[in-house]
Amino acid sequence: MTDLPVLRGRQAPPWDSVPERLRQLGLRWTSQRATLLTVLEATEGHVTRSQLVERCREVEPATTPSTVYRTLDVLESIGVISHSHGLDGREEFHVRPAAAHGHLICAECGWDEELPAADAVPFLQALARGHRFEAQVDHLTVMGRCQDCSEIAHRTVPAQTKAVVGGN
Amino acid sequence: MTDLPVLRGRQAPPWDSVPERLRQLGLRWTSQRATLLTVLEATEGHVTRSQLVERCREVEPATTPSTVYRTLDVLESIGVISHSHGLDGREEFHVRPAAAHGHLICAECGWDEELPAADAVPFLQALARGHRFEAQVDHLTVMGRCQDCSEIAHRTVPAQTKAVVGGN
DNA sequence: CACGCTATTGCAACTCGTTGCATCAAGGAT
DNA sequence: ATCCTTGATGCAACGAGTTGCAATAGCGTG
Repeated sequence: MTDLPVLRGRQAPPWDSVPERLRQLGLRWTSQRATLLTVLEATEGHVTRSQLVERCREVEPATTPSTVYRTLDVLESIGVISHSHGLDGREEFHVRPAAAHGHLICAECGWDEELPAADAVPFLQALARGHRFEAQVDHLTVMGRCQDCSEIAHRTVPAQTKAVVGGN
Repeated sequence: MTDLPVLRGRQAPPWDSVPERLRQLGLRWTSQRATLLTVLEATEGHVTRSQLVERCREVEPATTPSTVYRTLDVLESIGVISHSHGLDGREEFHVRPAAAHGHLICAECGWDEELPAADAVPFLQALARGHRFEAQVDHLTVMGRCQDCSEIAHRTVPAQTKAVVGGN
């Protein structure tokens, strides 16, 4: 499982090399970026952009949203972080390196379960062969219904009616 | 391929039965909803909420965004339309019945290819067995890189650098 | 160490989508 | 045909995220 195209682009990104890597690319290391890096280092799991803005403000109240957003893009492009999409489609960032994984999200209760890369690789490889499409495990989000919500749905009224009553 | 859990909830939704179906559920049929239905009937492929608001305004200039948004939720809950997520995570609706399908989206050029349900079913069934997670083909969006972008990337500079230069 | 190029920042304006609430009206009951 | 319940509407305020632009400040160069 070492050099699958499915895992393309992954690399070990030591935190402390970020300033140098930016400079090597002609980019710059600023105090605002240092703040964000500090916040990211302390982050577990997944966070949205706005959550990161909040946390940056705790460290540096003068933090501006647009700066954070733009820096996130830069950090993602150099592989320090990556994002997937949550239930509402909103971007959720996680810090690398973490084990490559996708997400199973319950469309009803929002439960987010990590999907080990191994469980998705056969499918993604099939896509590579059949559709010549190089998919990224990290970016894979599958919407559906978790076990609990399934049981509830099967036990009570048909899903259609339930969805209407509860969904609006 | 008739009664897979993966295809759960699908049904043939005749356009003209929508008013009755709403009423049966204790919901109401209004002129605003009729406008939206008209627009949807004329829609091919995928549309975002805001695009639908625009088109409704062409028919009925007094159309209000929030009404359209809320009606879309209702129509989705009764199975008339369904949505997946585009490149930016934004919801994209499509009209049912259409062949159940997922989406392959190129994260670089935005190309959106339909993924036939058959290609995803083995994977989704594996999720049902291994994770007790009932996934929906219609809601499956796989991010990755299309053939063209792959070739370009392999032919030129490493993706990392390219992403930085072009990405901001 | 001062200079200059240009990446980055901060601001303001904007788009998209969501939500709370007072008001309106669909449609079943009488 | 009228009444009444309550679902639907429209508005206004809000939150998240994006973008253009003038001002600022990294950092490589001389």
